[in-house]
Amino acid sequence: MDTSEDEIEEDENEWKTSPSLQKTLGPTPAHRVILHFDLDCFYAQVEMIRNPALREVPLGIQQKYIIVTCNYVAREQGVTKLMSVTAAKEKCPQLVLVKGEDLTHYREISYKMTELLMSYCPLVERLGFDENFMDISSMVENRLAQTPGTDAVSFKGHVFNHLTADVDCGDHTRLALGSHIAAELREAVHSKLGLTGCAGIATNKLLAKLVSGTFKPNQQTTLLPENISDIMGSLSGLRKVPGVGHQTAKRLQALGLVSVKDLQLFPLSDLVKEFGASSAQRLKNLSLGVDDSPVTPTGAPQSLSDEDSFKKMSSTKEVLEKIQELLSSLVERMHKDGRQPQTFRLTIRKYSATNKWFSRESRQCPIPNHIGQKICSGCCDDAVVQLLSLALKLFHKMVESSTAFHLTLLNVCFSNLQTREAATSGKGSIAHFFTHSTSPRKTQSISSQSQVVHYSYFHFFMTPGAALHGFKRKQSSVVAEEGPPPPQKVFCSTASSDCGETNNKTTQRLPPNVDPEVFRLLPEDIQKELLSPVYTNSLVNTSTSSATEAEVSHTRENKTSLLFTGARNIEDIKETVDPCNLTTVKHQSAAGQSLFPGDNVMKEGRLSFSRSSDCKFPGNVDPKVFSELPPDVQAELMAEWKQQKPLLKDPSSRKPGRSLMTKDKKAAGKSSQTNNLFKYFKPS
DNA sequence: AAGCAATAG
DNA sequence: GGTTCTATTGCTT
Repeated sequence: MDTSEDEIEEDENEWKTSPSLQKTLGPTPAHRVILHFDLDCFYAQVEMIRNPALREVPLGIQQKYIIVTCNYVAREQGVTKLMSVTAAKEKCPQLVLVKGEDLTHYREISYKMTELLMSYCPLVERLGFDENFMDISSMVENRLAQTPGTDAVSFKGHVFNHLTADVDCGDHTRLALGSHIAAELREAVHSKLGLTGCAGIATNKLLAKLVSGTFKPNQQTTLLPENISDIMGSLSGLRKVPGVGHQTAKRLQALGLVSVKDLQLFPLSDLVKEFGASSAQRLKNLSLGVDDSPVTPTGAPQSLSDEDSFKKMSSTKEVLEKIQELLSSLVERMHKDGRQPQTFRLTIRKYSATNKWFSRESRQCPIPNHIGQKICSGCCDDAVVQLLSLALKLFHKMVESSTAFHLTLLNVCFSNLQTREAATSGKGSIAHFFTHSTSPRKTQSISSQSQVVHYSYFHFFMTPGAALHGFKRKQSSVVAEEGPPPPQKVFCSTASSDCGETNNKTTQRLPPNVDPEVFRLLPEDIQKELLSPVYTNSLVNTSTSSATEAEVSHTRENKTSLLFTGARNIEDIKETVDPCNLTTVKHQSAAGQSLFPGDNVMKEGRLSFSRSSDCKFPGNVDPKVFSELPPDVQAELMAEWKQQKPLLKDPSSRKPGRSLMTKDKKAAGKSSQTNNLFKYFKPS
């Protein structure tokens, strides 16, 4: 293994400790150094860690009837990715199979990997579960500034096409330093997570990705600028260019283009006719090894989904049971994440003779707040039941259940994930937030260093320490954290008979939002739960007041007042306190109002926090500028960052004269998100 | 905002 | 090119 003996720990936080630099760089050419990490047969590695005995044997990871990946022992015997199980068994009768449909462990370890990389440098972008890009330009600059002489720095690992023991024509110091960093990071990943993988070091993402695969497994390769055309030319076809998928390849082929060289030489103007200006230029650039796209920190996922495929499903009952199964695990995942999903999507795949297999169809809808809150607060079974009802409606938009149907896949998805400001111990910290007001979303490489940088301040309700140590943050708060079991549960189990219900007629007992069709098909225990008074009284449009409801509200009063002492404002209360009963929440809001007549101050404090939603980081931020910030600020920014989605900035929205309050309200609906990435790590 | 296509691992 | 189980981005309406 070609890793360095250096202890990377010594360089830990290197990206934070910026020397005096950069401002002096002026219009220097882009000195980006980009790493691409690619773990070796990731799923198989995870299974071999869980069961070391598997290292010795040919191992395949099976999903349905497909081997999705396999270890190198199996590869030596001819097993390949995406081979059918039968074919794989023929090739390799001793092949050991592990089921891999449940991605939970892979996902967790995948995020640990990303998190580990982020602890060295914040600019980490995930690509699938097993690959990460890093922009290590800042780290390299730091080392450069600390490097004594102008002596040539040697490379760690391979150098692509470095056939000649070349003279140093050109300055490769940065890439050489990059190769050292890559070696150290690979060693860190190996020692801390037990994972091996490849790294590619180059001047952009495209090249880093391409070069990382040139020596496998568990090796690294650096690409020098003078070898760019070599590596592009070495690709066996256009399809090998990242960004050129099947469809694009077909369209290119229709133009007579099959090799990378063909595309390099093809007139841009002709390409524009087929693809439009922007795609054409992008494709052309890719063929030349040009890629200005920034490493955009990925952060926490923007959607969570669960799906299952099968040979045939043709009854509504089966469909509902499957959806329920999928929802159960999805809701649980969502609950652990802590954010509240705002939209729900159901997708199906219909079998049809004409369109033999593919084609997915989906329908989505907003998630009513009370359901979202149940997810967050842990009333997961309740949430599942109500989501099931939503799902059935969506299903009927796609399938006429009166006529025959044949489904081969179901998928449920939560998106538009919103954080709630967890007023954890009331310790808000302030993140210094800055954006380039002038920067569109162009390149970060050539970007003129003279751009004006605006700094603004945001309240940030997160304890950086907790986040940085990988603790799972409970966004839903005080009640969930230190209270007794969720009230809904309590009531479900205790108040199973009547609590002074007025509408207890057996035919009328179903809660308003539960579709009778759904109900009929539900498991018995769920049905029973649904029939408990809490449900029949508390679901959505309850205009009727009931004893149960009053009781619920009442028992919550004490907690409510406790909460007020720690909560920042009414909105927080609404969100953190009781999730299970809408009317209860209303009570509390009202109470809050009276308790905090002067909560405008509070609101303003929170306002600035929510404003973070229109600050995007990655594209706009010069890593060098970033590296000059104080470490603690950087840490908070990173955390915030991870949650941000690029929003186009409306310059007028920055006008000082504008009401912060209205903005807050807008932004609050949007995506003021706090860090969740760390949730994917088990508390250590 | 909804739905889909394309791309990716 | 699809098979699996995800996830993201961008186009179109």
